[in-house]
Amino acid sequence: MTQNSANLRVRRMQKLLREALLDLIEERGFDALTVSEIIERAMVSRTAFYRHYQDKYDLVEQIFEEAMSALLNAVGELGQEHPAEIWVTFFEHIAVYARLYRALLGSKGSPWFVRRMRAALSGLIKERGRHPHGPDTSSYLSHGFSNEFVPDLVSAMFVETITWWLEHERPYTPREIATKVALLASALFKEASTW
Amino acid sequence: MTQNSANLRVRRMQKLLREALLDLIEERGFDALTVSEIIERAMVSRTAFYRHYQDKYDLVEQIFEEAMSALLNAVGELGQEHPAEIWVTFFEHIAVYARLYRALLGSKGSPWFVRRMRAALSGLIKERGRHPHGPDTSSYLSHGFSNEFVPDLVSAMFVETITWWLEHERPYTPREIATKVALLASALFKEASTW
DNA sequence: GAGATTTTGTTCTGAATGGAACAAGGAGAA
DNA sequence: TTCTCCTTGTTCCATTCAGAACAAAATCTC
Repeated sequence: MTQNSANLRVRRMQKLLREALLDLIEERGFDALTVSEIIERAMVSRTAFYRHYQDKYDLVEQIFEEAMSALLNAVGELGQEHPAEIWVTFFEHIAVYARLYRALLGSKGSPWFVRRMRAALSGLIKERGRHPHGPDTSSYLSHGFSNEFVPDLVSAMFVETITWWLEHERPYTPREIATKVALLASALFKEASTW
Repeated sequence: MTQNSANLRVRRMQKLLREALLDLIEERGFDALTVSEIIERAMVSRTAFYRHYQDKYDLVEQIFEEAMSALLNAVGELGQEHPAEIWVTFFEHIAVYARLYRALLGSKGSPWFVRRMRAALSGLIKERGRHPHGPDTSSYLSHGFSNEFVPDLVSAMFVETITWWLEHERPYTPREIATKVALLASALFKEASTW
């Protein structure tokens, strides 16, 4: 990897592998996939695959990290004025990457990725919670996290919400679903803060 | 080109270029396209493109030749029992490659390819016409081609029919449209044979 | 129609890739 | 268990390719 992802070959391979991966997940489910299958569909050599990825999990990991990076950028550009807007931005992000998340979280997805997604969300919630002007949940989260399990619980709730939303053809707008789930999350944090 | 199209790189590039080409034709029309545009969309280097193709016409030519080759195989497997079946097979072929022909013959297509297609069809008709057990048209064609312009006229009619069929979402089955146009062609040849 | 901009088509070199072969590790069947 | 069969992950080398640069041709503007 000399000039990493500026390279046309690298970008092309990423694109081909991602498309092949999503196609195959939708067809046969993530867990059933083999590296051989993915590279055959993507028309990429085994040599090239292992030069860039450890295994199929690493492939997903890199795709996911790129998506999360885009999300964090979008959240960052939001400023810290309207904390509740974060979740709108978040669901807008989910909508943009709908195919990715639906494939990986849905019935053909993988428990592994569901956990991975929950972990990422927990991190986001905890970090935002510590922030002075964080989202709605900040007042509750800033109590010191005697019970770290509440953020984990909320993140699980978010993941379930995302999955439901995507599998039902997104019946609400990002703003609507964000508002709903943010209220539920607030209620949880409020309750927990009284402990 | 050591082992030509067995090569993964070559096959991949063909696929990428074809998809990019069809996308771009549908978006902007064939005539407006540049090689630079096609290779950028296909994520293929200029070097690689010119290693395999002369220009954008050559790219289409190679795609078309491959399609024609598949058609001739299908026609060949048909045997010479039922001459009229040839045109059914022909329209079935058109249906399989519908996106290709629609892009190239339709409003976003190119006069150049329309002529190319007519030429290919004329060749097919004339060749079949000479055949002892050719299609319906054989009896008229075997008169000796004092008027070669009739096959050219019929091939133009076929191309128009194909274009209409594809641009109207194929309202008839291949068999239906083949039957109709074969009858029209027969009428033309019959008339011409009386000259 | 003249000048500016884009596109073409070629060349070179370093770098990435494909193919093949391989041992090791599962997974499944007899 | 033992025997296949498939997949994994690595290695090697020859081949192809990407990138850059370029002159010439074509196209676009004014």
